[in-house]
Amino acid sequence: MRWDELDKEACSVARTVSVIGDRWTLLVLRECFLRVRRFEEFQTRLGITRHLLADRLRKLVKAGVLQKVAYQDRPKRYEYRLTDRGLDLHPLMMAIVHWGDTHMAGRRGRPLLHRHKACGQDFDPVTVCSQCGEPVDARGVHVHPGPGAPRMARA
Amino acid sequence: MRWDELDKEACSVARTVSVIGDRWTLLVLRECFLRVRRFEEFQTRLGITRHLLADRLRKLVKAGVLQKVAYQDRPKRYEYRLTDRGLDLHPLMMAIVHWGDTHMAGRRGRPLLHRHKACGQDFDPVTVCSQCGEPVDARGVHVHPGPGAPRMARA
DNA sequence: GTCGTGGGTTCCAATTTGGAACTTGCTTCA
DNA sequence: TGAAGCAAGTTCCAAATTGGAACCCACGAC
Repeated sequence: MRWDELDKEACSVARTVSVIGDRWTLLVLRECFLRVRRFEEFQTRLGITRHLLADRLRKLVKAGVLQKVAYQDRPKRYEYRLTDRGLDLHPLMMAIVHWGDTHMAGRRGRPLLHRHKACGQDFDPVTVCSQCGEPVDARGVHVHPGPGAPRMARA
Repeated sequence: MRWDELDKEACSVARTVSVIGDRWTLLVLRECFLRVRRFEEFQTRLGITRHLLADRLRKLVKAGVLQKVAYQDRPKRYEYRLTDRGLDLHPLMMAIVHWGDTHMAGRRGRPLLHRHKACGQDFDPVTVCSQCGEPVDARGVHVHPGPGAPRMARA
């Protein structure tokens, strides 16, 4: 299986991974959520090679996660902003950060804190069930085939 | 920056990405959550080369996400199971699946459904604030440096 | 003793990365 | 008028990683 076949799999994990399943892409997205928008700034902050950065930004734009917005003419200059589709990756980012905070934090504690503007407090993300509102964990979930399952449903 | 420097960054995203920020690793984990445990079964289901599979499983074991458990002697055979640390990746997996379901589903709909055993209904994961219990989205969160921030706090 | 099975390892070619220099359009400063 | 700077890329090449396929080993079954 190659990158370009991945998004054709009948699996939402595979399809999401085809967009974000890459080290640099995830780090670029981290910066996007920290309000970084310009090529040079991504490059300096991440230490990624310009070549790869251009490639990853291009792919994210093609995937509809970022959009190029001109912020000046003569010479034309663009910046990259999260689209609504990109903003929807927020729970995924929070889940990544939270796992890192929980399992990989150094002895000095977590590098960043997240404050919920609505209640004013620093918080952790909690995943709950959309139906009953109770927290969900791995053992409390049963997976079964949906309408888009391949004929030989996996699992 | 190279793979082996990534886990030293003072950033929970970078540190998590150093463990799971790889296409095959995420697909291996998908299978783990679908109760796949054995080398051959991973290999057949994923179409990954045996070489890479061995490498990714080794790395996941080293990261404490999976553990090797002997399921027979003579000849010794092992299977790979999620540890508690691995099970904690469940919200992350759910977030990946949910984004794919929302933004990448084919016209036939989502491939898999998730049933919450506690309430018996198919559900979507919702990310809420651990303090007030209300849903959280990108625009409602303010990020600020925590105790583990580098001296020049990023953002 | 030959076949099958599970869990790997080895080898090599093809692809992807990393690093550094070069390009393009336009502005500013001397 | 010319030199220098800036943002956003692109080009080139060496080094690392992947994909594909074959090979290995311990055992058990036929």
